[in-house]
Amino acid sequence: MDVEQIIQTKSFHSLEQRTVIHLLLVGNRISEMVGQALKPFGISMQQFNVLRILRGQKGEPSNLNTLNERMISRMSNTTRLVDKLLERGFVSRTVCESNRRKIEITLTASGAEILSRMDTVVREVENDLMKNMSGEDLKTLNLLLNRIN
Amino acid sequence: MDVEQIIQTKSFHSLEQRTVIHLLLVGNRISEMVGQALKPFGISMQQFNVLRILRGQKGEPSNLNTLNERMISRMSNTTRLVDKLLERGFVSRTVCESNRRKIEITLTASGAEILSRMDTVVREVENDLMKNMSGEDLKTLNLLLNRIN
DNA sequence: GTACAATTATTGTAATGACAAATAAATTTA
DNA sequence: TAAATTTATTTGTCATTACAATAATTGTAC
Repeated sequence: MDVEQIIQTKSFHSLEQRTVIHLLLVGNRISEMVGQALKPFGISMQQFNVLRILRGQKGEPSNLNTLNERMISRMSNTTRLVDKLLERGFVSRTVCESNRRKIEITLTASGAEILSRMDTVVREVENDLMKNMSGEDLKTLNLLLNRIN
Repeated sequence: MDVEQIIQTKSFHSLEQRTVIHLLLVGNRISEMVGQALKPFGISMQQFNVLRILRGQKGEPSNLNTLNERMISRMSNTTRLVDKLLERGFVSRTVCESNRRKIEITLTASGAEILSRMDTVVREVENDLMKNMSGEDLKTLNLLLNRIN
């Protein structure tokens, strides 16, 4: 692997430091792979993420705040990110009746459709990235990741 | 933890998918923490990274290509990133004698100085992030990360 | 040596992200 | 109930990143 080589060229102060850098490199690697897979769709990873969150709502709308929390990204950008999805008709946006400060975002049929096509390719990437890991490995990895503050 | 909550609100298609998203969230979390720690120095994480790579060279210069490979970032940005470091006097830049296409970048004394001050705060962040992990946990985590393609 | 390809770095431009300030609606409080 | 505070979103601005095109140098084939 790419990351493995890079990690070997570095000298680390501690195992903690090595781990932190390793995690960052792996994160970058995943972003790169998934990003590439999404490119033919003209959708960024964050946009894809938002569409997936909306699908998870099963028809219920999300407001921007909720999207933002789940994305770990900045509100300011969430507005504009959703603008892009809106332009392409993948989501709809309405002012909340009961609280007009809130904006409700819902996945459209067209959004669901492109999302399901993207899912196929992204799953391939996910499986490919993890193809050397057993189910047990994956469970252990998730448990360990849970312990990070 | 932040990430733990987010991960719980999501429904996953597979353990592979869960792991990929978990890794991305953890990567973001780390970036955020380290980024915050570096903010008082007015240095971005990538800039910090480059300075660290240069220090690893022990006085030997690196060309942009090498920096680029170790950072997993785009060449175009490496040029401009180094420009910023140059402006602030943290690195020097000379054309390679033997191959004038190459640009050699070296850490200056001033760069080494700010780097050592940043190291202190970044190490604190690293240790804090990993404080619930035993040495054994960290080793296991690194081994598992090595298995990702 | 000249033509052509490959390597290394830079530049232009558009998209994305970070951060702070501004707006607008709702809620609390005095 | 007017004023202050909080909540939810938007906007402006600047830094960073991505992508494509270009320039300069070197290597190679003829």
